Amino acid sequence: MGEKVSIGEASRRCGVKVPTIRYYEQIGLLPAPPRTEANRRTFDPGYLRRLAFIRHARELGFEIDAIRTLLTLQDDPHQPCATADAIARARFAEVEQRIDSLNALKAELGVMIESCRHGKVGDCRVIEVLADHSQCTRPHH
Amino acid sequence: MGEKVSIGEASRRCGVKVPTIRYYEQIGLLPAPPRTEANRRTFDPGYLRRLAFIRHARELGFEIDAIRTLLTLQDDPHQPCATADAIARARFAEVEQRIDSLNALKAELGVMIESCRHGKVGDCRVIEVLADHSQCTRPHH
DNA sequence: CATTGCTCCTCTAGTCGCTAGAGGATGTAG
DNA sequence: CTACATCCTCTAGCGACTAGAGGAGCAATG
Repeated sequence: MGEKVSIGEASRRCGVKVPTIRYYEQIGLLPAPPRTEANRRTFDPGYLRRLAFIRHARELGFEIDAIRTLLTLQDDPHQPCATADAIARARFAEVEQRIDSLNALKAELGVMIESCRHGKVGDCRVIEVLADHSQCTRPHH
Repeated sequence: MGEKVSIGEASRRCGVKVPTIRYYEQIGLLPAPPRTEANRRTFDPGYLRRLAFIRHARELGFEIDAIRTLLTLQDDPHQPCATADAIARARFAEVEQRIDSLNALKAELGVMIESCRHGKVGDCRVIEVLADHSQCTRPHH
C-alpha cells in the first residue's frame, strides 16, 4: 500500500506547505528523508504520519519545542504519559487565559464601537478611548 | 506643569520599555524627539500621550500599521472618523473569530486530557488524538 | 526530438514586534 | 573620586515561517 511520495504530494496530503516541510527538516523537527537519484526527497507513510501529527499539534497551538518532546514520547510507547499530559494541560491553561483576555478585549472594543457617533475624528470615542486608558471599563490589561 | 522627561521616565510613565520606545522611533511610528546637549532624548507631554496611545492600542491587539493610521487620524480632528471605526470593527471581528477558534481548541484539549488514563504513552489519548486528526470531535481547524 | 510548463533543488533574506547584548559616554550620590 | 545608574548606537536574535532568485529535472504535447 503505502508508497513513497514527493514533497508536493506530501504537502497536499498533510496540509503542510512545501517550504514548511523543508523548514521542519532544517530545524531537525523531522529527519532528513531519503532522496531519489535526482536528489528529490521521498516520503514514506511513517514520515507522513509524523508530518500530520505536527500539523495537528501546530493547529492546536503547541510550540515546536513541545512538539519535539511529544514526537520523542510517541517513539517510545512504554514511557509513562505524564509528560504528554503536562504539556497538554499547560496548553489548556494558556488557551483559557487567552480566551479570558480576548473576551475583555472584545468588550472594550464593543464599547468603543458602540459609542462612536460617526462624526468627526475630534469627537470619536474610538480614538478617545485609545488615547486615555482610564476610560476603560475594566483594568483588563 | 508638563516638563520634559528622559527616556527612562517616559518608559516608567507609559509602561513601554526603553528599547521599545527607541524601536518605535526607528520605524517612524513616533517622531525623533529633541535631544539634550549630551544627545539624550527628551520627551514632552504630547509625546508621552502618543506613547500611551500606542501602548493602549497595542494592548488591544492593533497592529503597528493600524496604529500608524489611527495616530495620523488623531492629528486631524476634522476628518470623519469612519476609518477609525472601520479599523476598530475589523479588530473586533478578528477577536471574535479568535475567541471562537480558541473555544474549539479548548474543547479539543479538554477531551484529550479527560480521556488520558495516565498509563503508558502507548495508550495515551493525548498522543493518539494528535496523531489522528479524524478523532477530533469537530472539524474546527 | 524539442519545447513548454510544472515541480523540485539550494540559498539568502524578509516578515512582525520586539528583545538582548556589546561597547562606550554621561549623569548622580555618597 | 569613585561607584553605579542611565543613556547612546549598533548589530544580531527570537519564533515560525514565507518569498524570491537561480538553476535542474520530468512529463506531456506537437
